Amino acid sequence: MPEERPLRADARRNRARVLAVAIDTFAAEGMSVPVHEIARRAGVGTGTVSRHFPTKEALYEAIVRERVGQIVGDGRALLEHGDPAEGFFAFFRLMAEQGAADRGLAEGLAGVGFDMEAAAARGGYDVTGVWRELLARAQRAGAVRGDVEVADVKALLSGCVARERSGPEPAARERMIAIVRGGLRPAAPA
Amino acid sequence: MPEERPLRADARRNRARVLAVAIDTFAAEGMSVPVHEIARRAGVGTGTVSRHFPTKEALYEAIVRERVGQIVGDGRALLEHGDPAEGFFAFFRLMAEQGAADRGLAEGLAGVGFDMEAAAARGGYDVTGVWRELLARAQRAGAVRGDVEVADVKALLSGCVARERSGPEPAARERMIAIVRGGLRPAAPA
DNA sequence: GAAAATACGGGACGCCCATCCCGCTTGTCC
DNA sequence: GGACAAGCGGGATGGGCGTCCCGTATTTTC
Repeated sequence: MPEERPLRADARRNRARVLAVAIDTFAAEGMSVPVHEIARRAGVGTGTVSRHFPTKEALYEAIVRERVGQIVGDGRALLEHGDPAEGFFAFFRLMAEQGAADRGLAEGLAGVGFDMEAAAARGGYDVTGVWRELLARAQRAGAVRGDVEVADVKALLSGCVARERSGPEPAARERMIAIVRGGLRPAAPA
Repeated sequence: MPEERPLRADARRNRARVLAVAIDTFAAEGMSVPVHEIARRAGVGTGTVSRHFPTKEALYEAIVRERVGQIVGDGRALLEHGDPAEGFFAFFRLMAEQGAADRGLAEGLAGVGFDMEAAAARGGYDVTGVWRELLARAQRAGAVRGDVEVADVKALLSGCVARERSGPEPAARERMIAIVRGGLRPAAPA
């Protein structure tokens, strides 16, 4: 393992600025913003961006680490929630909120552009794993239909996020979550 | 209105061939397939494609007319279905099936790439209108929550379609539809 | 069957974008 | 404060794609 020398002070500053600008920009306008534009807004040359992040995907991955790491942490914490159903749906709501506020994340959730899941995995964050545990726990508690799979939950989530593509609508979000919640409830025995 | 002379026989053949190839290709591989590739597979030059369809969007629009026109027709027919709820959910299932079988359509439903809705409208097909009537009818019959909007239904549909992004899974599709159906049911009075 | 109209093929063009490179500047260390 | 490494800017490069053009081929018309 090659030991890394510390970055020069200006390099560290620039790297941080680029990352911050990229987070804001991708959140506001999605992943299709050109790298040149990120550089321009950060007030650096394109070379500076690509030295710190050799490819656009590397930049995306750095963001995912920063952004999804937090979310996954929150999800793990919700595994300790007293009520398994509340924990599960709190995570669902959390993701829906984040997706509504962050267009880049919404695209990742919808599977457009880069593969968020894979980038998160490379960063050591297992989003699917959190979902699996949260879901299994809610199912064990009888709060969610037993035949539901993680992929189903993700698809429903992407539907909720899609609802707010053209702008945040908290009321619609709550309605969507309520619909999903109702649909996921185990069928009442006849 | 400039009166149109009939196309030359070979031109008519080529146009039809391009359209057929485009339908198949976009269905199998999505809208990001280059126009050159469509031309190659149809065995014509790129010029031939762009003469019949001046832009890629025009090609897309011609497909939408062919494809969505049929769907909208089916939807209108379902407005006559004896059971409003059955009509509504039959249309939902129909769209989900089509989306699972046609990647281009799935992208249109998800709002990726071209604007299907707008292309359909230019062609005289009002997809949203059909949804609105089907939904209103189901709501009047008390089969669907009264607070649900057409945009909600479309988002839920895009979620169902997203579930099968990586390949058709009829069982998952039925489960997704069941979840949506359950979630859309009016809350039972306490 | 010849002239005129129409359509064809596919290369050329222009645009956009990610990535790479190199002459110059700035920070670091002695 | 001077020398050297590290970093910077932004133009150059390369590839992909949609669209346009024009010399050639085919069909239509008389």
